[in-house]
Amino acid sequence: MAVDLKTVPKVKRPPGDPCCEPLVHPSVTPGEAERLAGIARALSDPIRVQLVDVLRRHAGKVCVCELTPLFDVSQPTVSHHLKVLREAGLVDVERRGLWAYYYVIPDDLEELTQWLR
Amino acid sequence: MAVDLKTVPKVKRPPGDPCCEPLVHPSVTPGEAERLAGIARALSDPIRVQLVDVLRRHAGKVCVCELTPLFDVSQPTVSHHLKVLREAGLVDVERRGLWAYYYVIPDDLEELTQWLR
DNA sequence: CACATGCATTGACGATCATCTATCTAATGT
DNA sequence: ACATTAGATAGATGATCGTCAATGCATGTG
Repeated sequence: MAVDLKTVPKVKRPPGDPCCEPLVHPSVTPGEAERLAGIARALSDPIRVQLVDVLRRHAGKVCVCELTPLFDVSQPTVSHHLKVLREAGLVDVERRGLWAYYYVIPDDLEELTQWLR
Repeated sequence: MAVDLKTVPKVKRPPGDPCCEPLVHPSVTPGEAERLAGIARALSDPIRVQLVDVLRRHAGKVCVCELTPLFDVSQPTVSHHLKVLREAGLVDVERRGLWAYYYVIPDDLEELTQWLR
């Protein structure tokens, strides 16, 4: 990828002066960046990506007992990843007797998508 | 968010049998999940989110000397975050004399967006 | 040449993370 | 009542992460 750089001439300045004034600023606030980073962090593990993938495809209604055997990790580890997703607000759970059914809350994923555009 | 669960009846089975067969499978391969998780991990820090935000808004051409003063962390820390983004393939750098100009490589962000849709 | 500058690298530190085994809780079946 | 089950929790361990001060490395300037 070639990038045109010739529009940014640099000149020597007196020693001690900063190299240049920041001409650019983030358009996301620090708070928004924190939120987006939090959503991304929840998706920063391949197991969690696949969990969200499965849950999204099925619009909820997925029992944990169907999720656990999909991965080569122990049941507590899957439970841990589901907890991370839950605490990030990406999924929620509805319990029915012995079983727990997880489903995606699309809002946060939407927020990340909007920023990525 | 209410989720309709009554379409998933569960019945008692003989002890020793697994609770249920997995009816659902990820549509992303483990390899794809690893890639997506890697992209998300690169975005899992608010400073990196803001760095990408600035670089994207300016379609490249941003000198490190303009990026460093935007954040309340040291210059080596900003350099570290830029390296993380570089190693994840989200940005690249072009050096001009003493200065380094960073720009976004949109492909990976696009890949994440496509999965999120 | 000697010196200053922009940026990267190193090494250290504490914090967080992913994973496991073991255990716990609540619900169900016999 | 007792055993069985689904799932969550606790605690431990090793790996990774974010940050900084110190240093290194090119590339400029006088």
